[in-house]
Amino acid sequence: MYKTNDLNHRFVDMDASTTRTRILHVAERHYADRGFDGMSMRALTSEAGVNLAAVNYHFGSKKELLYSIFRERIVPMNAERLELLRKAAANSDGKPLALEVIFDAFLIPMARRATGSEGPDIHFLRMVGRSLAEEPDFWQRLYAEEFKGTVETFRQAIHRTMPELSEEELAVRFHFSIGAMLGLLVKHQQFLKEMEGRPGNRDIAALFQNLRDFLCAGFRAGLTNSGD
Amino acid sequence: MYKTNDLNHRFVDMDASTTRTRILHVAERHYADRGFDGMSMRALTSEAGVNLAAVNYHFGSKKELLYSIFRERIVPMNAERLELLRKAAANSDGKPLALEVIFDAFLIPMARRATGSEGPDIHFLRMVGRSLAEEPDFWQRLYAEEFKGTVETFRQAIHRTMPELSEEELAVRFHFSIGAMLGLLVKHQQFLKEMEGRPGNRDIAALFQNLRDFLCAGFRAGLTNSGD
DNA sequence: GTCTATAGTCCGATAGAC
DNA sequence: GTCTATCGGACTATAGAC
Repeated sequence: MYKTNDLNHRFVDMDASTTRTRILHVAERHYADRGFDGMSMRALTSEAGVNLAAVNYHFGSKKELLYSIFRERIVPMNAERLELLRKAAANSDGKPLALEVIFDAFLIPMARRATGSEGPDIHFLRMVGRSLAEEPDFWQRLYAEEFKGTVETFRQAIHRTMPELSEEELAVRFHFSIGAMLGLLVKHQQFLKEMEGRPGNRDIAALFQNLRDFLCAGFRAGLTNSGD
Repeated sequence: MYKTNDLNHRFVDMDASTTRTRILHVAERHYADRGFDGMSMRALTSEAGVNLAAVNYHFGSKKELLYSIFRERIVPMNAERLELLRKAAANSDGKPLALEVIFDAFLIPMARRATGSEGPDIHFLRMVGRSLAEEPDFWQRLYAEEFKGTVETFRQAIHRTMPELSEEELAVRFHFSIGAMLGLLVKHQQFLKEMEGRPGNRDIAALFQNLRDFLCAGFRAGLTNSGD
């Protein structure tokens, strides 16, 4: 068994002391800081305190290492999103959900992962943000595998809430929303630092609430008496 | 005279046949496609039909080449933005500008550069989008040099239009807007291709108008009777 | 100002001992 | 499963002829 990045290995060795997990955690930060071409397996393994050859032993290649990181982070986050949406729908008596509730279901699992300055999740959001600017081939395989279903479910939920919004308008506005989210993902640490100590200072949870309100208003642009 | 990337060389040799300009134009696309670490001076010079050593002769280094590209594109774009804002203010009898007018002044110079599938500007927008995810050191020097004044002028214009929005709220919403813009910058070609031939198909100018309306609505979130 | 040739460094991947 | 040692190739940058 040479390559071990198969499905059976998801979440089976999250003990932070294993070689495999040490690599995953350091790689996350290195990718967020430098991107795929900018990160070096030598620097990574050196900092993680593991041997250079361990990456190829455990993951097969640099690229497969990155795929593994994304899968192991994205799958539970999207599961959480769908579960929040499902619960909200279960409590709505079959009525369309308020736009705010839909966006909260999408944003809260993301915000939760950006809260607190410790923990391995802290670099994941910058990673996702960075990945959208990288080589389309690299990202699009991951997108097709892990994101498409979730995005489509949310798209349908919004459509039920705002049926007067054409399919194309909805797609465009969803696109803008993704951009605004990613801007926050990539820059949230830097942004919070800039606001630190200033009178209107706010934490990451407040920022995500601001984002939710901003996006909901954007979705309702040009429409009257709609969206709740 | 070894390094030639000084101010005197801005816009003096835009003749597409010179070695210096051929390098600039190809580098733009390569950076947009692969990022700083992913692009190679060998591949670039080979495709541009110039010698490998020409990059260091004309620009000094790979990094200085990138700085030159940004400066030579960003400076006229931001000048155009400020000019549009200035003209609008001159026609407003001293009254605050409508939010839509302010955003148009910011977005139209960008949209104009994304219109048409030919021309050297076509890759610039993807470049700007990509740069925000790159090494902060690299980007922040450029941001401080070339963007800060423009952003501050627009921030003040928005403040005059929406004085009830706190400084911090304005900063946060401006931040979200930048993210949404960049999302469109990075993905606009791919996005237009996806919508091609579908009933609600639209061109890049329409997309930027959609973006303007989306952002204006987002800025007005939670406020009543405001923003014009 | 353009070229060839190459210095010097770093890279991802792997063979093979243990 | 972890290690050393190294292969083969890519990179940026530059020296020096023309």
